[in-house]
Amino acid sequence: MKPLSATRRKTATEQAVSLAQTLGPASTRESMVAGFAPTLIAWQREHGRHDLPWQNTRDAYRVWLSEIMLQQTQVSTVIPYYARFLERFPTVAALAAAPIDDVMSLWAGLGYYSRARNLHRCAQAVVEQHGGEFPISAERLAELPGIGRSTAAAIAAFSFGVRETILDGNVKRVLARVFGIEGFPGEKKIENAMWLLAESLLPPVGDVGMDAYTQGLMDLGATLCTRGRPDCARCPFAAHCVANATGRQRELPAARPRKAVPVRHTLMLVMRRGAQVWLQRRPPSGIWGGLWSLPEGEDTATLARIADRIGINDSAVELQPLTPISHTFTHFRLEIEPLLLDLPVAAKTLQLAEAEAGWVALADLDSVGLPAPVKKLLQGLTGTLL
DNA sequence: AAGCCGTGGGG
DNA sequence: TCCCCAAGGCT
Repeated sequence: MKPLSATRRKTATEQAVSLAQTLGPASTRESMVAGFAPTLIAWQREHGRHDLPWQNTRDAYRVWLSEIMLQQTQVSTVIPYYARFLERFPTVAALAAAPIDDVMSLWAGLGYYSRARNLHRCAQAVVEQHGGEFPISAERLAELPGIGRSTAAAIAAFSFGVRETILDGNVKRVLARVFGIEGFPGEKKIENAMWLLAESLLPPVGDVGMDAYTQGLMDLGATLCTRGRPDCARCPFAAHCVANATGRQRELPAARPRKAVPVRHTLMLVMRRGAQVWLQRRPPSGIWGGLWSLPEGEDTATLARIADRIGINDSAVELQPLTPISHTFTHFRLEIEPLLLDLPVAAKTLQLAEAEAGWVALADLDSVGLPAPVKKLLQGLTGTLL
């Protein structure tokens, strides 16, 4: 048995003290909690955003689609993708019936590709398990693939007026500043405290303003309480905000702890035959999961073996170095060295038999889902061809 | 719990 | 140029 001091649970008092320290000054909380929702709702109706493409509808399909796309992605980036998806898949049934490759190609460039696979799986679950209608409660919504607690609350609030709180990056930033919450919000303990606080701030049961309230949380963080230069002069909570009162807008919320970004290297084989290039599908999980990309290897000998397997037996062929590409991910940097292998148009190679690899016309690159840097690389290739 | 998972824009 | 991270979820 471990020493008691190392494993004993905190007493109720210690927990209360800990929570209070996490949540900041009690005086601010007490004076703020009751007035928070009505103030926010009034501000949103007067100064919030009302004309985003996914607003002014209670169609849960549209709300859901936008919320998934907006996960860790800014509004301006999402807008064109949202329009293309809605045009191609007007209903959840249309999306559910589509081939996954169509979904992936439309998602290409948006990032976090597991979202696209979960989007497709979720659409199929809604059709097959819920009769084509999204469930109304946040709890049921959160059981679907790709929908977590915050996204479920957003969908439920916007589509059905359900009283559940979101907790996204905007809300975390607002709460950290207004209530003076210390610590990195990505840390479980801090996040749990923020969920409790966010729940305590909800409008009263029966309030009809859940859509304006939820949108207000997002709008406040996105338009006023921004990361860089918060516009406190226009903020409805300025008079009660801990960060504003203490000039600590830059310090709250606490930044993510630093960690070194590892660097990985790879060679990419750009095998060109006339106006076609050889592509292969990546594994369903991991970086660029489910997208199409170029064959990779650690050295030229590996790439030569790959080319040989596809059908090139002339050892005299030259791999021509192209301009290296540096691509930064969330948790590492990838140094790409592209090597061009130009084949005669008449060269015999494997047929486009399998669905996992084959020749693709440079003119058709938009029809397959390509990683952003690969697409850029191949578009440059198209340029040199003209 | 902490690491994995993209891309683009702002400072 | 480099750092930070955005309407997070999954494992």
